[in-house]
Amino acid sequence: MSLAGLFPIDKWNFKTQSILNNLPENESAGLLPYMQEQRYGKGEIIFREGTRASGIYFIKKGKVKKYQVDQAGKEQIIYVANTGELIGYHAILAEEPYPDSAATLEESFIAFIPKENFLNVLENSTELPRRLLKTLSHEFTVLTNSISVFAHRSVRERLAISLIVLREKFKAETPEGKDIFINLSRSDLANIVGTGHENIVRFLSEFKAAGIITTHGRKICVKDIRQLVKISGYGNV
Amino acid sequence: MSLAGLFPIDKWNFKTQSILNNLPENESAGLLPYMQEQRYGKGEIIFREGTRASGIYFIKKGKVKKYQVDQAGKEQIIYVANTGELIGYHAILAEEPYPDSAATLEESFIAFIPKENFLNVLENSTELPRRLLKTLSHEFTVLTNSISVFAHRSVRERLAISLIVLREKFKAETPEGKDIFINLSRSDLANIVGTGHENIVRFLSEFKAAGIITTHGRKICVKDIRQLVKISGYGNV
DNA sequence: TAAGAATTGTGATTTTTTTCAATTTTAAAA
DNA sequence: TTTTAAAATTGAAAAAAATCACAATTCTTA
Repeated sequence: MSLAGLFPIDKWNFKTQSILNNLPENESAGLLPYMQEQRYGKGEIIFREGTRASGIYFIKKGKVKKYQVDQAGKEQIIYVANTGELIGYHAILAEEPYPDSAATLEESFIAFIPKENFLNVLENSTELPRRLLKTLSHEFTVLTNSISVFAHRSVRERLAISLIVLREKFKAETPEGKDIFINLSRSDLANIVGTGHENIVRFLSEFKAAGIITTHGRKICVKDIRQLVKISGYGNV
Repeated sequence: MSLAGLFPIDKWNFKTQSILNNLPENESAGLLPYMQEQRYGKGEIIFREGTRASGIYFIKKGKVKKYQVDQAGKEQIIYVANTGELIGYHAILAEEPYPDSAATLEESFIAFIPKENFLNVLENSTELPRRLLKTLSHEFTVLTNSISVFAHRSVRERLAISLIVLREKFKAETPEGKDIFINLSRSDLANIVGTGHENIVRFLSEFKAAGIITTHGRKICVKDIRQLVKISGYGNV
């Protein structure tokens, strides 16, 4: 079933189109030869908040958490980037250190593009800045939306929202017709929702008891998405 | 005294440089003649979330809250824009409806630039897209930072942070050496911090009793900013 | 000026969330 | 497979925050 009209999934995803795909040939020619693909094991750090940015990263396959760690050592996941998304460009465009850290949530294949090549193409491109402006502006919508949710919604609601959003992300790699499994540690889930892992477990138990989800080990399968939408607070508007 | 080294004030402000100031003459020539300045009374709405964007707004003088209202009717202020800042460009660049609403917090003078003129200059400019990319990327830092804070910090900490940030915003219009007064309704303050006005009042009383602030009617004067920084959680790292 | 409305402030109660302490289960390594 | 470590789960207590009810003050405006 589609979420269209039920849940504003677009307000939770950065990606509208792929930034690098189908660039005019003369522009992609400045990038493709310099892309160095690399395999990252699960949980590997790609870059660290506060460090100098040396390039951007294109996720060819995999999932990456973008997160900040506060002074108390608590991790907050800002966004989960999926296959096809570009990361690391904020630091370079803002001429600032990385505003957040990035680490893989599963085995991933990621291509690195050195800063110089990226900036060089950006200088001489008309399409790339346009796409970046569009993407960055849409990201504003997403982050703004997140702030409202963190400021006002309960943990239970936020978990429901997160499950809906994550389901979409894990949907991409699931064969048509098969069950979609959200495969994340409880801690990662807690750091997305912004609470402790104990609370996550509690509400997952509740959802399980209500028949909304099933769990298979750590993997979560959403069985009644309408119910989740309802809990999320978006359903009954 | 300076906040440098004590508190990351840059992580709370969008503005790094003015986007429109000192543009090359041939570029500003496409904007300035079309700018229509208008006076807004306190509390007037400039644009509404979800509506079609017809242009951008330049705050010549005044303060504007950017906010979202959730399905329960609760308002969350995402950002307070000050004199010299540009608003409304996200919607146009993302080709989406306004992601948030904007309303004045005090009497303001704001110039409107029609979408067509803005896009026209953007097409033919090299400097404007560069500045917008930089500003938007920096905004990512700011919003990302806000998310972490909303997700993990207590109301008391968030109020302390907000007072430090707001003090900087009200500083701009305060003559050198004079006391800086934060002049906001308790509700607006509550909607910045993300709580009810009762909680704001309670913590303000506490801060007052501790000699950290004084109040003069609704106006708040910060007397001991070091103490505020300490409460904010940034001081003792 | 007085009436009414809006804002500010206080107290008490309820709900939510966090934290602490264990136990069970699962995953990883020898 | 056994051992060990890590992750998931449950329960109870403490702390934080939201909510409700209402009083006091300030602001509007008739």
